[in-house]
Amino acid sequence: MERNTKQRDAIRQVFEATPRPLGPTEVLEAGREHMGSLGIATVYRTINALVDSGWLVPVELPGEAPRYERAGIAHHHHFRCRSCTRVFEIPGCPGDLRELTPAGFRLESHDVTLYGQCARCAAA
Amino acid sequence: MERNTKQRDAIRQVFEATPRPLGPTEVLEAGREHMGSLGIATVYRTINALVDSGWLVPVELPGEAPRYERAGIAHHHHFRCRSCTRVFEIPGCPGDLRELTPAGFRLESHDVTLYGQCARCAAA
DNA sequence: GTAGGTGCAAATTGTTTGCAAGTCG
DNA sequence: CGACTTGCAAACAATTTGCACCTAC
Repeated sequence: MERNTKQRDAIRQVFEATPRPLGPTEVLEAGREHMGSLGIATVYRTINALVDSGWLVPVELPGEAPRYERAGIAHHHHFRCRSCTRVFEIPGCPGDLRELTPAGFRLESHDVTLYGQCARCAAA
Repeated sequence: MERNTKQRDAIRQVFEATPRPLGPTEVLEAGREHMGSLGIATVYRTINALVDSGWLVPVELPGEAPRYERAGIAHHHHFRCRSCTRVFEIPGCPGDLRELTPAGFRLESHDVTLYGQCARCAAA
């Protein structure tokens, strides 16, 4: 990530303009609106570099392809609506998960994903 | 799943003998100890058939290929070792995750995944 | 000018499918 | 026997990498 190219500008713009996590293909399509020619390999390489540099963080949900969003959000988890498939961020965290850890195991981090109906789908 | 072949017996034996979720490659390697020749395509076909029949359930961890375990075990979660990449079952559950659920949302189920070092890798 | 970056295509990895040969019932 | 299964290899899909050309600095 030493040079500032128009491809990278376009990719960063896409993430700055979109309020939800994006997958590589979505970035490719949105990026091509900013600049005509953009290769999928460049998107993958740039995303990986932006993750390494800490500008992006991966958002991985069970059974789904990874998506990426801008870094800087506080520790949080996700709620996935089974009806509309949208994913929401939830601020809380169960916290004391050490008690679940088997003896001799060392706990480093955790993921929590809730499933159900979002407010809009539950009301409908 | 109409016939009872030795390949299928071997694959079922692997799941019955192993107390943690297994991926297709792990099943292939363990199955070859029960019977010499076993093809990866057969493993995939048999796993998919066993899932359809309800004998196996998929265990999907964020950002990873699916693993499978026998259906019918009690509610539990998973611990993934960052060193050896094996996944273990952990009996506990944080319990009242309703407090994390945003207002108006209806919580139906949840996944919890812990990450760290398993006992063997932590000791090494 | 030159090292880093891009884009294409080939290579990798993981999973599914077509088909001839093998096997269960 | 005859249909279901297997195993190989080819087909796919997603992602990474090799390499010649290009471009920011």
